[in-house]
Amino acid sequence: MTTSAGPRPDEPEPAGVPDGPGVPDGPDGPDVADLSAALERAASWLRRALRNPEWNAVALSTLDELDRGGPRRVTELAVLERTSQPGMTGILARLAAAGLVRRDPDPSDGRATLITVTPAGREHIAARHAERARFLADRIGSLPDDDRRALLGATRALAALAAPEEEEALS
Amino acid sequence: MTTSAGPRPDEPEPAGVPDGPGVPDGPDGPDVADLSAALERAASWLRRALRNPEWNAVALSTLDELDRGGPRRVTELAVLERTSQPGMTGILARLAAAGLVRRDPDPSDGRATLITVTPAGREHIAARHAERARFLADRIGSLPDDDRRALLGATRALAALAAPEEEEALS
DNA sequence: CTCGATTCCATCACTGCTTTATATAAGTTG
DNA sequence: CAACTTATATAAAGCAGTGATGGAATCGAG
Repeated sequence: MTTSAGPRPDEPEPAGVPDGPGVPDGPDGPDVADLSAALERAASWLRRALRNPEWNAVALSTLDELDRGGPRRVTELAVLERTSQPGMTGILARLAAAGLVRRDPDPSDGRATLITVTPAGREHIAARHAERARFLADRIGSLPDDDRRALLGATRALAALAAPEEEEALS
Repeated sequence: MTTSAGPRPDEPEPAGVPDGPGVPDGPDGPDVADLSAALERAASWLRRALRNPEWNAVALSTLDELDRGGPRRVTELAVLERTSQPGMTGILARLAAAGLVRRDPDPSDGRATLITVTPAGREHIAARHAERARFLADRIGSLPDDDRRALLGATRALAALAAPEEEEALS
């Protein structure tokens, strides 16, 4: 697909935006608002770059969560993923139909269902992570060394953003 | 909302995962695979924590792009957001109906429509960014100083992930 | 200048997913 | 034991995305 980008009306350069990725440095370096915008852009980039026609973000995140946290109930997963219970029921039905998760009765509560990731599910996750890592490695390869180092240095902190909130959602 | 988390079957602790956010350090610190996983989790967290019932991710990202890059055509935006043209037509119709964007004929091509963000759209964006920044500030406030510093230090690099790819999508 | 090819995007038909509402079974509590 | 709560499947409705299609505008070769 080619697109003919027509001439656009002149837009004045937004004040205070230097050349570069568009993150202005405040008096003491980037502040939280800058970080927030940057995270948002990075997340948006991830969403676009690695769109998966088969499984949407919630399904994949659910699979990841099961892989990481072990078997969970339908309602737990709905809470974790901030989606409705019937919606989660649907997602899990699809994942189960694809052989990526297993549905077992919960031995401690006759009403409940335990969802467990299958070996095929684990393989799917691993393959996806590997693909993503390759893609990111390639992308990072074209960044300056400083940026690469800063990203790698923030790895733990990025993961930490999500960690306690995942616990809160269960209480 | 309370959820009764039933007892789960014992899951063996995955080998090599220390206490903490779950990011193992390799021989030379986190590698790209770790970073990839951490980015994925952070993005997933952002999606869940700040879900917006009114505007989905593509709509908001489109609005941001218009704010940042100036007026664009429907097809350009569809390419940028990796979505179909009729889908983007729908998104823009909704955004226009809400007064957040304006649709004008492109003076240089009678077939084309130029989409411009409105003042109300800019306000909406600003409010959303402010909310996100507040939320992130609160979240970061409970992280160790090291993590906070690492995140702020990676601000520029996070934004840089998205930057050239946005340019490529237009060629 | 003409006309075929291409571009731009609205519209349509269809599909799939999410939500709220509801029903049924299992579990809890006084 | 009855009333209430919990767990989740199911149904109905709504919404948004996709591929296909078609009309209008533009481009470029002859």
